Amino acid sequence: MRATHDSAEPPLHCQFCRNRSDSAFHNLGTDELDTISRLKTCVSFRKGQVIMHEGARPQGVYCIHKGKAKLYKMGPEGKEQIIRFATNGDLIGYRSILSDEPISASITALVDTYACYIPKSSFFEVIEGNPKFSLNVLKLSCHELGEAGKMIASLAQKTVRERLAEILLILRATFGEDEEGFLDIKLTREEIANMVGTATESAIRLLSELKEEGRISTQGRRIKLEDRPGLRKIAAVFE
Amino acid sequence: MRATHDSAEPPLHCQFCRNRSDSAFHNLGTDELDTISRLKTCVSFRKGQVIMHEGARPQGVYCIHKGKAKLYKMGPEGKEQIIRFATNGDLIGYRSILSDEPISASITALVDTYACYIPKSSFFEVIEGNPKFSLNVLKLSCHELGEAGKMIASLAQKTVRERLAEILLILRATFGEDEEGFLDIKLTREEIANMVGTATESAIRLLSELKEEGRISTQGRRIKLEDRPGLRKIAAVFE
DNA sequence: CGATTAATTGATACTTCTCAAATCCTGTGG
DNA sequence: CCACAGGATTTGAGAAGTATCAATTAATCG
Repeated sequence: MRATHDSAEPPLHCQFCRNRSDSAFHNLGTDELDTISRLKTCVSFRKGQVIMHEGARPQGVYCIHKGKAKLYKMGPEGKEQIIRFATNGDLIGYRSILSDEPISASITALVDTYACYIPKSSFFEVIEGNPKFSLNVLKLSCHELGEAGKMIASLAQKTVRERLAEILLILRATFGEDEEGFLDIKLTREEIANMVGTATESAIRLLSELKEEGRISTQGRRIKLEDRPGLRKIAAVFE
Repeated sequence: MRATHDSAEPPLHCQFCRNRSDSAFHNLGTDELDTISRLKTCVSFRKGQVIMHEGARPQGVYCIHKGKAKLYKMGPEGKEQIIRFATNGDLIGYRSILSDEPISASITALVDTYACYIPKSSFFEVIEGNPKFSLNVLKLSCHELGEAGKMIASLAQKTVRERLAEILLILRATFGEDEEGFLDIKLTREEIANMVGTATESAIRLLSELKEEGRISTQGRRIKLEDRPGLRKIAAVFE
């Protein structure tokens, strides 16, 4: 079956991947990219499909070529807590493999997603044989550790309203906007609530509040940030 | 000035450090340890002294030889959010250096603390020249990333009571118990609240509740876990 | 286009925070 | 070593913020 959008599928060789410059592979040499290109395989996931399952032992990592996914942990009554999102160029599954622990968060595709799969053994081979790549991944995980710290402080100290504003800004930074200025990601109200860490109804009420204040506008699941400075002010209680 | 407790001060050579086996330096060769030993210097911090300051650019990392410290972010009205603790053998400051970002959390000594300081340049030298060490640090940061994820889910989904029980168990896992069975760490109620992410009064109230239920007992700032299975049951709503 | 799921709103209950006041304890200096 | 000042702990009362439950309307997807 032929893909509808050619650009959705990754090239055979990583060297020609358009995500390379913002990925962990950005400063590798041709020979190193050769190795990875030979080892990787391409996979695709339908919207809603689970890419990795919390508690499992992954056999490799994915580098997202084109798509969007959520990483989340399951709570007591099946309530998801979204930890972060991943999109083009992002590496997922590496945490579990490197720390040799079960997967700490399930990953589900939010839209049809194309990715490159690098088997565990190959990933280690490249990590161990290539200090530069290893350092890239190290930087990446240290950066994410910082983001996680911010999220911890937010959850502990900010109100739901403040966190909601923050999340909206994070969504924009992560996924950008479409031609019409809407956030380029469609989430259900429940998913927004699961990222903010609140009840769906609370998220809805506060979204309505922000709408009334003219800081955002919505059109079904599409959200447009109308007053980013205002949102930033609400969100940036500290930091 | 001569130290009161000789064992508090690290040895001149890392090879003889008693923390080595549980640190990121655990599987390094003699020559590699030589390098680090030559580059490191010993420092000490009094109880309450700030080791690193949020927002600053660290010039090196510390490996704690003997002591206890808290890592925390400052909230709006000066409320601290404790992200994690560090003790013997733990590496601190590495996240900021590796991700090339300002320090994300201040670090303050909870007791008199002795540490080895490794300047940034030396740290990079060892990281870059030694894949094994690099991988150790990578594993470390991936492990901490997993812990941070757990904390995010806890903060978002558990009640204060559940989180308090969880924190008590974490404190025990991190610092252990003294001869009398008390947690081997003395924190103010405020610090406990700052870890749980709640108001000091709430933490106090819930500690009293746990006391009445016979799950813990206290003696000033000393806390003894009397019923760990019970605490685990309260804490482990999910996971 | 119809069935199902999601979003919205209202009412109410519960959790947690804040403020205040009364001990208690800790660390310090004499 | 002891007394004391000042901070820490504790408890109560009331306010605020969120969650839950229920019912209605809107949107989405086959």
